[in-house]
Amino acid sequence: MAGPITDGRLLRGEETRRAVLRRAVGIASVEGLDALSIGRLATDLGLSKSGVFAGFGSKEELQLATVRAARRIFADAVVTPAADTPPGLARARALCENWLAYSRDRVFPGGCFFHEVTAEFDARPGAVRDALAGCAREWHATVVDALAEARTAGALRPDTDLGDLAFALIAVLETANSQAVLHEEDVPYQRAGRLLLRLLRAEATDPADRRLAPDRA
Amino acid sequence: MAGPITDGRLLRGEETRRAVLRRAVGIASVEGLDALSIGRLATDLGLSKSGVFAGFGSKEELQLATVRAARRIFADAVVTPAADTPPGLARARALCENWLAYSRDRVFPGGCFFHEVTAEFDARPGAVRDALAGCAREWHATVVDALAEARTAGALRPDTDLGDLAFALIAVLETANSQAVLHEEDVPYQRAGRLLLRLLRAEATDPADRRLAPDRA
DNA sequence: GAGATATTAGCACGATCGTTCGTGCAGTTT
DNA sequence: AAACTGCACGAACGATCGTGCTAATATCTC
Repeated sequence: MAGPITDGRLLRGEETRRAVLRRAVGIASVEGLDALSIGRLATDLGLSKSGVFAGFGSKEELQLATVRAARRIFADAVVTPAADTPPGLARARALCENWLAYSRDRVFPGGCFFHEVTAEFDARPGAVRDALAGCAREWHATVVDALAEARTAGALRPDTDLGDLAFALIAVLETANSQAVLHEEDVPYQRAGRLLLRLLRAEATDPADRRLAPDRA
Repeated sequence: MAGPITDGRLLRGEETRRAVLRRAVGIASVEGLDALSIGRLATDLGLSKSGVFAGFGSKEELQLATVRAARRIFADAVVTPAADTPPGLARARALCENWLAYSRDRVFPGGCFFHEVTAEFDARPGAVRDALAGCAREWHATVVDALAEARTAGALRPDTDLGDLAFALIAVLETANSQAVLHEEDVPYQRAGRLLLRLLRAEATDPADRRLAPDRA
């Protein structure tokens, strides 16, 4: 039955772990998972080094927990809100818009957490790389699923290559984040907004589809 | 006058610096510029730590020299060979094809050096970030210039937004590299090849332009 | 040849890294 | 109240980090 934990000791342990991870995702989004040092986290949070260490057991486990925490934050900011939008083309567009806002609003201080960290680990075998690859596949599948619903509903051309289209959309999003962070300017987000619509319109059965109209406040 | 250096002492110094940088760009493309440690480079190359250090004067100068070395390797692999192709649309396509080959052939063992390292430093102010931002602008301008020549020659529609088009092309290239390295598969490169042609064709005055034909051996 | 100059080696420094260990304290269970 | 559980602390470990010194070793100038 052990639903919610009531043991005060475990509760406090989880609370400090959450505090550590809140800080960890911020640091990692700016400087990477390697720059996550246990001593630094301890100092920043007013804890002891061994206290932080004990909560995770190893550096790699801390890194993996940080990835999981970031995954949840990403899902809450981008994927979950899109569920309010009806399935299909409109939801696909909502995913893209949410993603741009997620990057632009710096949900993570260094821009997209996964852009930073995946580039860091993509060529290094190990558990961290595997976890990040899983997140990437998951996000890719989320976009493909939304596009598939749109195609089934007849909003996208039947011969649309969903994998290619999702790839293109993600490419535009990721590059907007990268350039915006690097050059500290807003232009990349504007380019991305235009290009996303073009990509979707090019595959839409009705290019004037209301579900592709730019947001007008 | 002082054209080529003849002083044997300086020559030997530059030679070891080159050896260090050759190793450094490889390490950095896989693990990042932070993972570049002076002691590790010394051990790998059979040199003394202070010997390596003396060649650069500081860790940051080593990082900057590594970026400059990578920039030259990139230019030699991607930009310079494209000069053999006539200016305009064909050259723009050559730049993209060369870039894909540069990533696919692992000119740097970790894939695109700049993808790895820019993600690492894009949110950290400093000389390294500035140098990387310069490289990014340079590459972006190279693509825009090629597209501008194509438009001037009438191969692209007059109302083409060159900045947006260059952004889209670069987005496709960068994402192909990222996904191919992360998942260790070839599919992203195939997607990229198709998408690059689609993007260019959509803006071309003659979509059947010979200069946009896929390479057929 | 001698003397100047530039590269490399050897050694030591303070700092920080991840990790281990023993201890004390807060909360739970009996 | 006693016994037990789990978190956090402080101290210490070996290793490695970047960075200074000094001395030895090449190479050039004269």
